[in-house]
Amino acid sequence: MPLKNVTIYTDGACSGNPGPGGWAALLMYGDKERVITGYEAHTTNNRMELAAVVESLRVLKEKCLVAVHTDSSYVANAFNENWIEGWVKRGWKTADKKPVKNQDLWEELLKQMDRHQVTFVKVKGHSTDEFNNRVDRLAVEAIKLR
Amino acid sequence: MPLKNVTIYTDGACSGNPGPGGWAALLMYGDKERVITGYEAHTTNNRMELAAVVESLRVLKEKCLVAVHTDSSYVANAFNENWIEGWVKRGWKTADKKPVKNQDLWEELLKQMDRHQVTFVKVKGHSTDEFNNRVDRLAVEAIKLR
RNA sequence: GGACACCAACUUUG
DNA sequence: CAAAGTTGGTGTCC
Repeated sequence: MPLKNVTIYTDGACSGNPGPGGWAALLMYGDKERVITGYEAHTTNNRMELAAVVESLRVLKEKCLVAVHTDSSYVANAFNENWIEGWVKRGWKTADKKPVKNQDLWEELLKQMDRHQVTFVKVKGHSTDEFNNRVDRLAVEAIKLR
Repeated sequence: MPLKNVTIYTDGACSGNPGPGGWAALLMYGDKERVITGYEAHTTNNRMELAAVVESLRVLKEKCLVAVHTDSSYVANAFNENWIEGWVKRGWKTADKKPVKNQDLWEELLKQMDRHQVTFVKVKGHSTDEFNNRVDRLAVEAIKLR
């Protein structure tokens, strides 16, 4: 039996950066849609972008074939440009030997990616992408609701 | 003999942005008032805000002590937040290294400010400020007259 | 030096 | 309701 094919759009927002932040993920499988969101009182834009991906993968109960769509090159390049390989090889140090930020989230993300077969798709922000615009609004909402 | 103390209110309008634009300036010296206005067929809101200031200073024949009132933080911050110092230092590049827009008008403004002693006062737009409301109406009129 | 986000502020409009 | 004209900053990496 083939893996379920899941499409995910994620986005993070952060009012002030750093400041109160929110994230949102839209999960699509067949004609089913599911939305999850989250909030944090003091965080950064990049942590929220990351958290959206981590939490969306954590939600999937069985192993899936996942296409994660994000407008964050911070997140997408980590895998598509293989940044993360270098980080792990150097013991979570950047190219200029400084500690990689948000290591906790990156490690949790790696754990989730072990459970699934994940591809990252970089999309342009604030553009004509309907789904990206939706999660963008949802992420901003997630802050305002508090 | 002390410098003449001139109070100036400026405003710009732009129908469409970009689009046809107008600007107006109200110059006050003692109990004398003078109004100048201008029109451009294709311009931006910020160019009109800038042009209003440039032209109002150009009108003054002798060196004056001038208080320019504008509702544009684009204009006011350039001097009150010292943006312009950074631009000149960086060779007319913005903080993220992109070319400063409207360099022609900024340079002409600097030239005029050399001739006078100018202070910028930021006022709130579309508010209770009688003089700001007047130049606002005059700037919009300057477009409609064409 | 490059890239992508996340914001902050003020206007100008539609 | 949404978008353009403009600037300043931080979060992160190569």
